[in-house]
This record gives sequence, C-alpha cells and structure tokens, in this order.
Amino acid sequence: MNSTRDLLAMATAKTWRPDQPISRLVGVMRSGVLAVERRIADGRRVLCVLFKQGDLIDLRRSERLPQGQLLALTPATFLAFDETRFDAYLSTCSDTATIVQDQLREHTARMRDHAVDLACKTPTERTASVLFEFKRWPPVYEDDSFRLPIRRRDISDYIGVRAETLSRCMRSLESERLISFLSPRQVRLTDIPTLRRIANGGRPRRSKPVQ
Amino acid sequence: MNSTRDLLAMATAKTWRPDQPISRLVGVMRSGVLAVERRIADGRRVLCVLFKQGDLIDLRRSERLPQGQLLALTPATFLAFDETRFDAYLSTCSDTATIVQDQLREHTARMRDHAVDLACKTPTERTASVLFEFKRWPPVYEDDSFRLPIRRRDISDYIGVRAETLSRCMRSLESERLISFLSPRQVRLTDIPTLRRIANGGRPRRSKPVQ
DNA sequence: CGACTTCTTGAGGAACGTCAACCGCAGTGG
DNA sequence: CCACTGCGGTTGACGTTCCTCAAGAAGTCG
Repeated sequence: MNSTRDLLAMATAKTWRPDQPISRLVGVMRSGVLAVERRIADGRRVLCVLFKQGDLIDLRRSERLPQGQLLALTPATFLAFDETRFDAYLSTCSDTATIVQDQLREHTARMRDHAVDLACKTPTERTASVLFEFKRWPPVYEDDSFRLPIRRRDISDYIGVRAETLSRCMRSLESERLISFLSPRQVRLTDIPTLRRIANGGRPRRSKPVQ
Repeated sequence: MNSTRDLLAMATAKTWRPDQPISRLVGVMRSGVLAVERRIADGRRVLCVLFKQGDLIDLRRSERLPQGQLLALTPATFLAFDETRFDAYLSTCSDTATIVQDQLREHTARMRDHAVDLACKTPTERTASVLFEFKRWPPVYEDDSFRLPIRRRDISDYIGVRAETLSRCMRSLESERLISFLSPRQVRLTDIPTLRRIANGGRPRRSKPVQ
C-alpha cells in the first residue's frame, strides 16, 4: 500500500548482533528477534516482550522514563524511524495511522495472553504455550515443526521460569511423545490437541499424590 | 481540547454494577474499576488488565477473536463509543488520533511493567509493587495513604498469587512496620524507600536458611 | 439476628528455584 | 592431533516456598 511505502522510504536500515543493546525506540522488525530486557535488584532477568519479523516497535512512554533495555537475541535487521518525522507523517496520513493503531492493539492483545501465562500457569503449561507462540512465527512449515528462534535461556526468561525447569518440562513433554526434537533447535509438535489442552491449563499443580 | 470534546459528544454513558460482564470494546473510563478476566481450563482466574478512571479501553483484535471478558470489579461508569464512528473520527482528526496512540503506548508500557512483576517477583515483591500502582491511582492523598480500589481476591488474581498468600504478605509487611491499615481497605505506606526496594526485587527467595 | 461473602489463619506437601557438577560442542592455540 | 577454554544446555540433590485444603473470623446485607 502506498502510504506504507512512503513511510518505509523515510527509514534507515540497521543491523544488530546478538546481545547488542539498542537505543532506537521506533521502527519495524525485518528479521531476527529483539526483546525488551529488564533486570531487577538482585540480577533476576526478564524478557517482557519479544519482537519478530514484521512487528512494529514503539517503546516511547509519555509520562515516565522508558524502563528496560531493547536488545538483540539473534542477529537482527530493523528499520529505524526518526521519531518526530514518524509522528508528523502519521498525522498527515490517516491510513498509516490506522495501521499503526492496529499494530499497537494487536500488541496489547498479545501481552494480555502472555500475562495470563505468567500469572497462573505451571511451567509445563507455559512451555506448551510458548511452543505454540513460536509455531505461529514465520516461517511456518506444514509439518508442525519449527526452529526455536532464541536460546533456551532466553525462552525461560520470557516465560518466567528457570532454565533448568524449562529443560525438564521440554524433556517431560518429549517423553510423553507430545513433542520431538529433530535437533536441539528443531521441534515438532506431534500431538497438538493434547498440547493445546495443556497450554490452556491442562496440567495444574497436584495437591494430592496421584493414586 | 476541542477534538476530545467532539469525541466525547458522540459517546453514550454507561454504568455497570460489580461482576457485570460488558460487551462493549471501546470507550473511556469515568469512574470505578474494570478488568479483563480470563479463566483457564480448571477454573484458574486471571485479571490481565485493570482499567481505572481516565483509561482508554480498546480491546479490539484484528487477527483473532478477542480473548477474555471485560467485567466490572466495582460500580463503574464508562463512555462507550460506536466502533466504526470512533475509527472514522480518528481518521479525520489527527490530534485525537495522537492522543489515542499515546494512550495505547502508555498502556503497553504498563503491561511490560506488570509482566516483569508476574515473571520473576516473589509474592511479597508483587504485593509491594501493586501497592505502589494503587497509590498512583486517583484520588492521590498527600499522606501516602489510599484506599484499595478492589477486593483482595481481585488483587490476588491480578498479581498471580493466591488470596491466602496475598493476605500473608500484607500481614508480613504490616508487622515490619512498612505499611499500616487504617481500615481493611485503607492503607498507608509508612516506609516508602524500603517498600520501593522490596518492590524492585529486594525480597528474593532464600536458597539457604538464614543463619 | 441469620445468611452470605470476603478475608484470615493453620497445617501439610508437591513443586520449583537454587546450587553444583557434568556433557557436548565450537573455537583457539600449541 | 590434542588440550584447553567458554558457552549453552542437562541432570541430580535438596529445601524453601507457596499452593491446596479446611475451618474459623470478620464484615455485609437482608
């Protein structure tokens, strides 16, 4: 669409290597994975958001200072916008403004989903849930297999679980024949209905021992 | 500002009683508290977002169906917009569109903060954090006291902790003279620096017993 | 006062975080 | 070719923590 092309014309392409911190706050992802990293007092680390190809990034905050650090989890390419020119353009082109608003709404909807995962799901349920999230990321294959886009350490910081626990949950799902690893990074979901049930709360904490 | 007044003129006022589910997806909060409630398979309940006075609500989702139910936690009044007229108005008035975009960005920023709480903080830390969140809500008093705007059950579902655990955390903070209860609903923060340290990760899990 | 909901307190146990050690792999240098 | 190093990931042991269940206290409304 025309308006989007105009917008892209005013952008400058940037590339980042893994672990490289990023100061720009507005842009569009072209490839790779970025995340907003936050650390609290004693070093605990959280990745509150992941950005993949096609995502609009706009971390500006009107009232308070921006919290957290944008950084690359994989080699990433990015189209950076000059903030003031970006805003000026949006106010002249309502089509593009609508697209941006849709992106922002979609982003908040995904964050609500993620908040549900973090607030009440068990580690196994979170693992299943994040696997579905990654399955939807491009590129999408037909055989329900996909490549884990980021390190397990980063996945665990994203779903609020220790790396050791994530490892055990992955192994547990694998031993139940629900997923299988073609390589350490390549996963296939072999029983999607059961996995979906688990991801939606099908593996709660047991209060009594199983008889 | 003029544009906002025009927008408000095309809205219809609504009131809700507690626990009343709400089907409208776009509007502005005038009073009370609304929340997006989600339940997963075995009945676990999460409040992924809270909306207070002044917040813009826009839960529309472009790609998939909206997840979760908007409901009132207290008696609430709300200005509901007709969705198509709202969008049409935004495309003609860039000032208002900018305001809406700012609101959406601020909202995502708050959700990132909340994700950090949920992902890695201990129940005591989450309690301190949510107390600061409520302290910022209107009305703001000078003596660092405020009224808990919602039931404890709802607070606990918001911060991803059982109601019993929240109760114990509140009591623990009270016994340390960090907060005090003027009434079951009225709280005063009596040691804000310490509380802020705790809210930012100052009360981690102990792996070794204290000697 | 009684019926109801909300909140609190207590006891008990599974689970997940913590620590430590190990494995596999890639890169490096002798 | 091998030893060494560093990183990412895995496995095991252990104990605090917080969830679960149950019952009681406190507040609310008729």
